Amino acid sequence: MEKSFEPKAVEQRWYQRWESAGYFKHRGSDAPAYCIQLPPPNVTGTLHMGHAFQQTLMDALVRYHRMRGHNTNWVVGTDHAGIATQIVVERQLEEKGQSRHDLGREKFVERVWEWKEQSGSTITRQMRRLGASANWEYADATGARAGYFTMDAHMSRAVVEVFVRLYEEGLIYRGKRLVNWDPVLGTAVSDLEVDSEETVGKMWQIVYPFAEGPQPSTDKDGNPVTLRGMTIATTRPETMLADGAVAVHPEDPRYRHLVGKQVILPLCDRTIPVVADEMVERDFGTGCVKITGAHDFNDYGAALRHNLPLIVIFTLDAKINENGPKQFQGMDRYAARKAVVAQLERENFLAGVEPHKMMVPKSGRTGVVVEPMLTDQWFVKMDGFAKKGLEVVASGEVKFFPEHWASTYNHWLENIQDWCISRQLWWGHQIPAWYDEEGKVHVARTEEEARKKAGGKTLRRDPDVLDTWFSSALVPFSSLGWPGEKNDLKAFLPSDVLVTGFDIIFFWVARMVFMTTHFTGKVPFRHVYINALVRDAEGEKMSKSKGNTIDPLDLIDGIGFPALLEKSTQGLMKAEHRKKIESYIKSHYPKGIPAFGADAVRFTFASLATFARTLNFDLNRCEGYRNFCNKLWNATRFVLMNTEGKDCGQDDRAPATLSVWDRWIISQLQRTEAEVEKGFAEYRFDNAAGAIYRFVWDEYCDWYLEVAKQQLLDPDEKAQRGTRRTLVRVLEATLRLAHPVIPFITEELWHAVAPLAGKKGDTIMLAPYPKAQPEKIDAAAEKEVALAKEVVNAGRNLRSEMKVPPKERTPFYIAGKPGAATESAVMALIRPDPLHIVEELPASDSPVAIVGPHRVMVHVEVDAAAEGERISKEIARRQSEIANAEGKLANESFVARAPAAIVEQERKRLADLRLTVQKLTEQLQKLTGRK
RNA sequence: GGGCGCUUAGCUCAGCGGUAGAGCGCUGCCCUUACAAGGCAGAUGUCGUAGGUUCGACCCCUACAGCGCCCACCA
Repeated sequence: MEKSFEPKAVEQRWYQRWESAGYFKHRGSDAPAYCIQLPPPNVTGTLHMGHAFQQTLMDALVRYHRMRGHNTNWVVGTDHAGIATQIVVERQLEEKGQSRHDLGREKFVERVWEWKEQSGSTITRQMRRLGASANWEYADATGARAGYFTMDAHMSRAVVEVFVRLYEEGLIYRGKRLVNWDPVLGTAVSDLEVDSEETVGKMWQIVYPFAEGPQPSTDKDGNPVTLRGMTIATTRPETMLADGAVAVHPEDPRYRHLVGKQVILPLCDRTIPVVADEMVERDFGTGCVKITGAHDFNDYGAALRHNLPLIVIFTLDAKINENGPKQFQGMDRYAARKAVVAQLERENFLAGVEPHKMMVPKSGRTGVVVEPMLTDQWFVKMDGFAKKGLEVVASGEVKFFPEHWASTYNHWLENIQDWCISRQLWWGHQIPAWYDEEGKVHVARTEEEARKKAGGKTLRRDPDVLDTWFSSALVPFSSLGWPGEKNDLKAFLPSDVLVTGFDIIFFWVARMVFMTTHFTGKVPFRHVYINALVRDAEGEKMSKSKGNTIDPLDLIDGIGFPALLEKSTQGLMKAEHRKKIESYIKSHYPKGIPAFGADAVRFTFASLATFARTLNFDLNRCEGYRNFCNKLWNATRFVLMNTEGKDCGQDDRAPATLSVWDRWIISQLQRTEAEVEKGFAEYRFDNAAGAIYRFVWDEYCDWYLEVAKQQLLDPDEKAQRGTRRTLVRVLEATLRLAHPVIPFITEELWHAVAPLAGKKGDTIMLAPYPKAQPEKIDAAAEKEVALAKEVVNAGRNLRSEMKVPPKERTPFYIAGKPGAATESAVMALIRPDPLHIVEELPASDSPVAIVGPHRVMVHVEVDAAAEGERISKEIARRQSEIANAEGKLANESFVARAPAAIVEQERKRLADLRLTVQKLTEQLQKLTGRK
């Protein structure tokens, strides 16, 4: 065995074997099912820290349940990611000076498929490096061993089926509505794909003169004034060209008598009415607002309420169209704004302008300002679906972990608008709708079916594709074979838990819930675990432009400084980021990143998976957990050295006796197993990992192995056999216990350890998971070991305080009839030379510690005065605690009202403290008495 | 404007109505025959502020402050 753990070789050895042996597949047995749906990553994407984190948790859960005998099915797949993928390919074309229009739709889509074939395996390959025990061949229609692809034939069939059924049920409709429009991409985007960004813009005040001349009114304070016109406030003056009215609050004393009058729309040769609407805030701006129904969401509603015309003045790429005055036609929206303001000023319509902080809606994909655009789109009606989505969470059929995310989910569904599902793109599921010559729509599963419906008329297919999230929403059932009635739908729906980020609660989680319940009558999953957002060690959001992203593969394999720098700065959009990135890399990774191995990375993720909403990934933690793997490796090495080729007590007929320490470590193992089970059940991966860590390092290695060394010197063959048996059995169980989190190292070690513990199997993956056996919890052994540890600690402390060199021959004395557990621990861990077990400590100035019933003395030459001072300090420290306890017990209401057990505990504590002080005092008297 | 979360050791974070915890870092001593990727010992906190409830509050309640996130039609 190598002297230290070398992850690379171990990882390479095992993953391939697991996959080719078919261990990842579900078993189609009667065993209870356990299913997890992977949030399908973009097919052409690469693995980032967020993926690695989620997948570690999913894999740990799947491995855990597989070992517990469940019929596990980790359903994986990749997403076609409509807009994202189309943009990537368009950029590739751009580099060659081409656009998608040069190619035409058919050729362009072919190009995207090529790109998908070329880069589509990257992310699944990366997942494998992490150890993901995913069911790669499940729902795989193309033999790519990457699970499903949302655009493959089967998944597409489900999409068409759902669309047609929803249309027939009246839940999908087509209509001209105001939607968020990305003028660069030339497509509608959903509300969710729009991010508001705070910007300081300007607010202009513009006078719209009354058609019949100046009108009397009052100012804010009620003083009479004469108004030349209505002065409106706007941040988008160019849209005035499409105004349909001016609105005021119906009860505004300044304006209410003017409602119904006509005002002249400057720059345009027409008049518009003054209307009253409650949406107007009297105190904001001038209390008077223009209504531009076709270019603003608020105004759209107002225009409908007041029956105003919807005038469109923008082309789809946001230029002034033929509805605008000649001089502005063809101008881009920003150019038009300047021109409009300039002309207003020239013609004396501008009443003022001031800076104004506002939220500007920007397209999540291109970053350009979104333009509300009146276009024909397809929508899913949300009211019924939203209600259903709320119900299943309210009833507890679907539970969120951490629980508070349910309120985010609820809040969104309570305020939801109909979902715009059409996109004016080429890459995606084309909408199954055809139009005849009269423009009548026929929704059907195939063109043939549509033709029948149309009575043989010539048909033209709707060119639009569906929002990517439409197909994603169907994954919980489409991946299991729907609309077919495979058994898998019965077995694996609902899945057990969805592990995902909070950022897609709306995009995905909620939509899966209503789609799945609608079509299958079942919820898609019982639990939703919302994982933390991965940030860098300082808590900063990871971003390419800061250079603080980490490639999970670099953590596994390691990367040198030059390669890291090169990779972090290549393909930069903006050159000015280069310097920042360089300095970040230099200060944070002066030597690059060492190879931690997949197990260490996974253990780190698990340990950091608290219920907090962010996770700061710290390389130091990762290093610590790599050390943990090495610790486990070396502990195994030690055990093997002492057990291989020896009798490990597997034959029950051979007599073996278990010492207190043997029984103690077995007892601790049960407690650890219970803790790990609880951790997994509560999705507290940090607690599960922490329990394993502490058991292996703090108990098994730091105490048990050390004592075992002593026990192995026992001349009694039965005792030796018992120790060896305990060493291998506990270790073997520990490896199984840790396997879900650190699969590679545990598999490697298990094959060496298992035979010694009488276990057989081709893989630890399918070995049964350890289950706590409460009958093996040994309270007496735990109590005895606790005392033994205290004695050892006291002895070590004395020796350290007295600065006794570790190798110096140092006699120790213990008085008070120590048990065998204490004696062997002291021998193993303090190595006294010699150890005297006595009735009474010898008369000496040597330092003494009091541990429960024991007095421990390290026999060294020491100044009596110094020792006296040391003991006095010990006494003083305890006396303040005594005062504290006495105070409490003297408080009548404490004794009367606190639970009896607490009071009793306090009394016992006080008694123990007093006894210790008494013994220390005696010791002090001995010292001073002889002076 | 609404909602949510966070504030505990130098750093990153657990925690619980009953004597303040972990990892990393730090200090000192050890290359002891599994492991220096290690061992042993040690230092470090008015648990954001102010009130309240309670025999007792880091924990529960109220207010405030700071930080962060999400949602939102003040043009």
